[in-house]
Amino acid sequence: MTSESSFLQGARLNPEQESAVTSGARFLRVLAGAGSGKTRVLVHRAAFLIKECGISPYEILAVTFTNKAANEMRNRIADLCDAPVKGMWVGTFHGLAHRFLRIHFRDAGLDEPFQIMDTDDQLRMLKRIHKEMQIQDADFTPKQSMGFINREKDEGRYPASGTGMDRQTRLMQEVYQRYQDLCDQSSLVDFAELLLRSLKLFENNPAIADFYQRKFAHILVDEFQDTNAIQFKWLQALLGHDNALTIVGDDDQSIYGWRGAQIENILRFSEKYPETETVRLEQNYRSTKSIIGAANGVISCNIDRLGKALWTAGEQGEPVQLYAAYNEIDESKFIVERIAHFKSKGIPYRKQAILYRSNAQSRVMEEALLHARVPYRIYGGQRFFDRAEIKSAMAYLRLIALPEDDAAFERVINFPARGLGDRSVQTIRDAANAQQISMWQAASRLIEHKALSARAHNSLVQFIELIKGLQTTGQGITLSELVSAMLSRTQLVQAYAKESQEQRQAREENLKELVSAASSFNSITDFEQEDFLDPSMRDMAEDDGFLPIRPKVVEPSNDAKVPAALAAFLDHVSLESGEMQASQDSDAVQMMTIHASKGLEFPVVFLAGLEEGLFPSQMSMNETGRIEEERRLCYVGITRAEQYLTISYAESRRIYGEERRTRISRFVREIPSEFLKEIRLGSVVKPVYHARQQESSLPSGQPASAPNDGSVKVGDRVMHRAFGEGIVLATEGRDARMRVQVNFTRAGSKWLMANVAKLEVLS
DNA sequence: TACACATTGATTTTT
DNA sequence: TCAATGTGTA
Repeated sequence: MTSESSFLQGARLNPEQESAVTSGARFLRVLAGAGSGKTRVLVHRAAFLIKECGISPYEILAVTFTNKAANEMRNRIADLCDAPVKGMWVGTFHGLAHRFLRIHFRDAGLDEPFQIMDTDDQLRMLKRIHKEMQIQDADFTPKQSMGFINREKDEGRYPASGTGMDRQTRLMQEVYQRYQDLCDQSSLVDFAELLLRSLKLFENNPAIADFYQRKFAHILVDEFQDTNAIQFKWLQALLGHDNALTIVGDDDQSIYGWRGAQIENILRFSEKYPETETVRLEQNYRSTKSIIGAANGVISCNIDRLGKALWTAGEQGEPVQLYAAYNEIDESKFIVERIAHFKSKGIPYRKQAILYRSNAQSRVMEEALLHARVPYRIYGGQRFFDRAEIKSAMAYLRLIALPEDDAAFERVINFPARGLGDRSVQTIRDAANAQQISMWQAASRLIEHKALSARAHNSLVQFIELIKGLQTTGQGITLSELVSAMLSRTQLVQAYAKESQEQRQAREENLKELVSAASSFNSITDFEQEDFLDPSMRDMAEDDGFLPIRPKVVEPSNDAKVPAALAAFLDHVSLESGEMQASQDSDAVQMMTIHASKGLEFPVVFLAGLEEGLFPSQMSMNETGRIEEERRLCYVGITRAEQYLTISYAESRRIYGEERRTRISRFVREIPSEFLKEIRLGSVVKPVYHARQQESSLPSGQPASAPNDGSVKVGDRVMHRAFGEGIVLATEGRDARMRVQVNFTRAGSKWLMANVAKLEVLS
């Protein structure tokens, strides 16, 4: 712990960072404000333990939420101390839980190979169960069942039968039970189950728990404010008598409460572990004083927080700009104009981000960007592995690896259509249910007994042969060859023949992308390989005997043979389905929800739609405590900005097809006025804006015709803030939908929305 | 199986 | 409003 050590001198940490990095406390809580160097501290602490305290890289367990964060941490630790990258215990909660389950599958009560089930499979299965149990949607929907089950699992509970529940809860428990039985039967494990099952593994096998408690001298957890009940329990299960736990997080950035995250985990950490040492990182290295001032102003309105005062040694910077748009279209146009302005000042598009509360807001923005020919990229839309064609392809691969996978079976038995409609599928399903076997087995038996119509029989035989054939071919070829073979034999591409050219092309490209993903997939991530890099794991296998892994040598090469590589690939895909997007480094404006922006930073940020009911969202205004989470979300949004922050709201917004008057978000009012500056475009006065603002204090109801609409008529000489002077050629529609055609002296003839263009009549 | 029509539901989504 | 589902009919 000497500050003279060369390691620390090279690191250039501030005093708080350094005390966090070198702390000897067994329980360390680092409260790291936005942009305060949180990851840096975590990585340096790991490196410090390895280089200065003689801890082996294999004795550290580092846990994150996203694969991105895990990879970054892994690489940075390895960089800092020449530790091996592979085999280190750095990963996501789910990824690490999965690793435990693969190693100890037998003690966890699982068959090898088990398969990870995604949300889609989960919902499909529940729909089936609902039908089977004849549950009406009026009672509760499959989606609600899914929510219930996942919530229960996140709290660490398996299905319970019993007294003291109302009728509906009891029924949901029955659904849960049936669901769990089906999963167990077909060796399927959902996301929540990964954690729950590995927790049970530790609880039921003290020797295994004890081994890991001794093995992991230090447990490091990132983004601790986002942990839920089971994740905390899981960490506690790994905590023995003397291993240490470091948690890093920011209670002010807890924005996943609705997903079960318990902010109490970080707030009450020191009550749970009284020896806890708490270090606050309050110096921000990202933003200007104005932005930090605005952020502090907002977050200080929250009661339930540990309290931090973020500060920066940086420049004052521009005040936060506020724009009151007439409606959402005006808002989007304004933002696009500002983007062009920053671009002309030398800030490339890719360094500018538009953040919003809900995805629905992106559409209007997109239109405006498209119109102005500004390139953009939307994050967090549909993920690569969530696309229909990829899902189908994956289902085929899953069937090849594990024909018992009913979810996969159902997904592709009649896709591409091969004449096995609902009736045939139902027959197979019934047979499977009746005999408690998988649909694959049921199908084989139905064929044996010739229990189907001749046509269905033939189709089914063909389908089974198709899968079997691929299984056989798969033995001798590489993974990517298998994927190619699967695609050509299943005719997946052709199945989309009647879609539009564009659609078809996109799907085909995605499928090609899948092939290349398969070829670049390196099976060295194979767990058997990885775990045997770790000497203590090797010892465990030899000495203790309860470890059922075989030190099988897997060639670390790209063309490892199927099926080992296929199994690893399937796991990889279900756990790391994240960033696999095409066009990356083109210069495009970044668009995403505020949630998706957490952890990122941009020189220029636009926060759009700061309106009551939208942000904070209506839904969060009823329940207590939810508003505070919205405020934290706002804090996250503000603190994404490095140099320029522009906030906007629309006074009128179309929501679900209805034009609604809105009020400015309370969060804007929470920004100290010294850091805020309201702006208007150009010199054109906006009479409409003022009239409307007066109106908005009245009970909303009659959307009286827009003052401007009636005043423009054919032949009028008008002025437009961007196009200049022109003559009205024609009008179309009325009131809010009125469109005007104007022949501008400079810009030529254009159609404009009357209420957006805000034309000033000159003559 | 395929298409037309009705119904529903609509924050956020690390794995 | 509008997209994604579900239902009904040829």
